[in-house]
Amino acid sequence: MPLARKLGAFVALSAVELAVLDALHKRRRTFVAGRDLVHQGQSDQAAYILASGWACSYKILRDGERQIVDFQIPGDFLGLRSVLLHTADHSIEPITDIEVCEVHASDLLGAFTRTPRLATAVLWAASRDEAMVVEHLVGIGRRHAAERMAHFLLELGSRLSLVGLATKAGYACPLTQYLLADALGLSAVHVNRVLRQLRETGLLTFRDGYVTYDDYDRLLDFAGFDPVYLDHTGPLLR
Amino acid sequence: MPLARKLGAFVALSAVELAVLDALHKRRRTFVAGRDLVHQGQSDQAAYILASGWACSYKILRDGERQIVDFQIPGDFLGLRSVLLHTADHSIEPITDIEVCEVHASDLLGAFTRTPRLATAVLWAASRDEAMVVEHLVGIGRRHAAERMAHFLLELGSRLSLVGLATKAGYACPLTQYLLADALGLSAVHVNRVLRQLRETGLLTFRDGYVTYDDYDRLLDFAGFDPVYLDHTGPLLR
DNA sequence: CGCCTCCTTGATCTTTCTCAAATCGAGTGG
DNA sequence: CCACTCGATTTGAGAAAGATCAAGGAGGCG
Repeated sequence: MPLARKLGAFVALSAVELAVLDALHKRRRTFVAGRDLVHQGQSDQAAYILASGWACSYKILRDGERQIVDFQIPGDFLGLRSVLLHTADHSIEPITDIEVCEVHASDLLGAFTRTPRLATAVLWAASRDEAMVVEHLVGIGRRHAAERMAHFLLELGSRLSLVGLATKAGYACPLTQYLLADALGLSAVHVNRVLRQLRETGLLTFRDGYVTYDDYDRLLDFAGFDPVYLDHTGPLLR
Repeated sequence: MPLARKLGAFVALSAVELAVLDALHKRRRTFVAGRDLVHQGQSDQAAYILASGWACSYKILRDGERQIVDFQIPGDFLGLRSVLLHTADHSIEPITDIEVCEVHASDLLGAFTRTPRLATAVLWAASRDEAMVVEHLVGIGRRHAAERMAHFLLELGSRLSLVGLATKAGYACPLTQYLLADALGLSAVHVNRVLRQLRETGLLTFRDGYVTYDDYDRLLDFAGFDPVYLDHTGPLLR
C-alpha cells in the first residue's frame, strides 16, 4: 500500500493506525483515462487514494485556458482539499486508466478522531504536497522555460523513485507535450522546442513516453534542483 | 484572537479547544520590518501565529531572483509547513513591523493529541492556504499581467475583509511595487505599467498605500474572480 | 484507407523584460 | 529653510522569451 509507505516515512505507525489506514482502502474503484473524476465546483465530493496510474488536478479559466496544478502518482491523495473545503476548487482527470480507493469525508474525520497521529501524518503529507505546489509556483514565476522543464522533470523523477517507479537512469512518463504545456504555463509548441533543446544539449531525453537523464549532475545544476524539500531523514514522530 | 475566529468558521470550537488554542498564544514576540523571521534551509524552526502586521513568504533562486509565494495577514500561520517538514523550505520576512505568537512543534503536536478536532481545524486552515497558493499558481501560469494583478488584489481584499481590514471600497495595503512584482512573477517596471493601465481604465487605483476599487463589478469580471474557494457557508464539523 | 492524436518545425507577432533616466516625497543634517 | 540622500514610482526605447499561426509527418486504430 503506497500510502502507508509514504506516511510511514513521517510517523512510525502502530498496528492500530495501520489497521485504521487499511480500513480506508475498502471501496476500490477504477476510472478510465480522460473522464473527469472530480469537477471544479462540485460539492461534498469524496476523496480518493490513488493506487495505480497517473492523474492530474487542474483549473479551467473562463477563456478556456487550463492550468495543471499537479500530477498525482500512486500513493497520492486525490481531492483531499476538496473534502476539507466542502467544495472542489479544481477538477481531477485520470491521465491513464487508474485504480483508486474512495474515502468519504466522514471516514477520514472518524479516523482522525480515533488515531490523532494519523491526522498529523496526513497533515504532513498535505504539507509535502503543498511544498511541491509552492516549488511549482516558483518555477512558473521565476524560471525560464528550459530550466522550468528540467526542474519539473527532476522533481517528478524524485517523487516516482520514492514509490519505486523511477531509477537513477530515468522513468516511464505518460505525459503528452500538451499536458506538460498546461502544467508549466507554456504553449505546446514551446514545450516541444524546449525538449529539443534539452535533448540537443545532452541533458535529458523525453521520447516515446520515457524520460532519460543524459547527464544527471549537469542536469541538477542546470535546473537548480534542490531535493531538500522532498527529503526527510526519518520519522519525525516516534 | 484572529486565529480562533478563522478556525471557528470551520469547526465549532468547544471551551476546551478554545483554551488549548489560547494556550498556544503565550509566547508573544515582535519583529521589525525587513529582517527575516525564518530563513530558507533552517531546521527545527518554530511556527508563529501572526497577530498584527503583514509578512511574506518567499523563495530565493540561485541567480538571486525572488518569488513571493504568499502574503500573510493577521490570523495566518507563519512557517507551519516548515515545522511539519522539519526544515524551512522558504524564508519569511515581515513587510511591516509585526507581532506574533511563537508556537513550538511540540506544543502543536501536543495540542493535536489532546484535541483532535483542532488538528482537523488546522488541516482545514492549511487547505485554505493551499487553495490560495493554487489560485496564485494558476494566475501566474495562465493569466496575463493585468488580469493577474486585478485578481491578486481582489483576493487580498477578500482575505482582509474576513478579518475586518477591508471594506467594499478598498483597503490599506503596505506592499511596494517591487513586492508585487516578486509575487506576481513580473518586473517592477511592468507592475507600474499594469497599475497605470488598471487606473486609466477605471477599474482600480493603487496609490499611497491604498487600494481603491473604482468599479467593483467590472473589476470582478475583468479579473475573472470567483470567490468560491475562499467562501465557507459555516462550520463543517459541529 | 482514412481519421485522429500527438509530435515537429518554420515564420511572424506580442507580451513582458531590461536598461536607462527622470521625478517625487520623506527624512536628515546644516 | 535648504541642500542632500534614499527608496519608491514613473516613463521611454529597444531586446528577448515565448505565443500564435500554419503546415507536415508519424503512428495507432476502426
